[in-house]
Amino acid sequence: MPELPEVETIKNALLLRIKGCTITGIELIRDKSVHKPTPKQFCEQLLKQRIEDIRRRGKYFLFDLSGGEILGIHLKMTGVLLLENKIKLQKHSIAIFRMENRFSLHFVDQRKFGSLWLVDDENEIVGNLGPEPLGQGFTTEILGNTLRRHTIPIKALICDQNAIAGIGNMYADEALYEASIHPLTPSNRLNKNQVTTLHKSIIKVLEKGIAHNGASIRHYQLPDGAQGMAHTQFRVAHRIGKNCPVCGTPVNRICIRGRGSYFCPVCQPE
DNA sequence: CCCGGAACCTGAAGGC
DNA sequence: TGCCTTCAGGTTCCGG
Repeated sequence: MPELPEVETIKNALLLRIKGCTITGIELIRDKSVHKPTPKQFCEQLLKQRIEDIRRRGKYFLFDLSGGEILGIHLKMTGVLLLENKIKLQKHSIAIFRMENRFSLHFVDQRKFGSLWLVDDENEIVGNLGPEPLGQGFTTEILGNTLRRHTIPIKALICDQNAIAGIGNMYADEALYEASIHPLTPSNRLNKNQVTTLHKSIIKVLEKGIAHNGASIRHYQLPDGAQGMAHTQFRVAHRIGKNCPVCGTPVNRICIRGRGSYFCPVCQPE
């Protein structure tokens, strides 16, 4: 379940190893994972292109290619990007991109939800995403304006990629805990102080996640196979029954829009 | 507008 | 041991 901090961490690791490299070979193992264009065109058009830059937008990777096109990758829940010296096909390999240097970029995805695109205009992939929470465009005012327009639970709203890009289940729970806001609170019922606090909390938990190289709750790993450490810093996410670090109350879990939501019933009152 | 559920998938975990 | 069910949760789509 890679979210913004995990994608950012992976992106930075990839930049160090394969920025400026030319793609010398592509093995597409699972055609269905390519959303655009056709699998054949995808492989043909990718070949011999140089990776000029790798960017992150929300939870998407955007590879800027020398031909002007953009390779998009989304890991969904179980996708992994590995940099390997030796190509070894795995049970859930999706694609392998061979680089001119000693590395190959190996896309593995146990549940096969992950996606690939090759497009001329990145808006075909990320055009509807909301602002980057760690960018200039994410202000308290913008957040407040978004919240005011909706009555849905705040937890659901901050997980909505079209409202804010990059936040998923884990960091949403952490941000709401940090801001002492109950996850079921209707978005338009947050007062001004709460909006200000939530804005700060979102930035804080995401930056903390990046500082600890992302959270390896389940499948997440860095391109060299290493684990992230951000989950060791979690205060409520995936900590059901454990004590709230502030008041000691056992962490509760409820289902909101089909997702497990962890919170402290005392520190985050309804 | 808001919600629930299905679909896309697999493996881990729990019940019996 | 083993079969069955449930759950995990990013995104999109569809129906009420």
